[in-house]
Amino acid sequence: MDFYERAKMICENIPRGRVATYGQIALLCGRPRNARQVGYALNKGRLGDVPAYRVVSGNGVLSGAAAFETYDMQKILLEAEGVEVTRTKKGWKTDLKRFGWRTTLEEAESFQEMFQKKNI
DNA sequence: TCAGTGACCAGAC
DNA sequence: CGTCTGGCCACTG
Repeated sequence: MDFYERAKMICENIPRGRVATYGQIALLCGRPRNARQVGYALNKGRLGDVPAYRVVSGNGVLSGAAAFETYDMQKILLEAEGVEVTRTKKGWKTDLKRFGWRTTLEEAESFQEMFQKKNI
């Protein structure tokens, strides 16, 4: 099971109404330094059909907005789930304190187990 | 083989 | 809040 298949599973498990960060996904994959690869994968559609709009950068910015059909598509999809999105100089932004996906240690371990079972 | 390129990130101010 | 810096690493031509 490689990095991208792991990332795909993580993405599929981001709860509705919450957002995850690239670094967080990389961490849950067991590769804390591969945040850039998560962004790369989403941009290239390498993870298939996953809720990519629930993934934002470490500071809460919707850094992938430009990759959607329209620039405000990601914002609209998130707001439809109850996630508040504000406008800043950098672009759209969410408050991770309130809408970030908090992963517990148990959850993280459970992912590792799942990966273990499915393969490496 | 190798330099260029990102939907990145944490730390320092 | 904001900007800058150095580090990161798979992928690509």
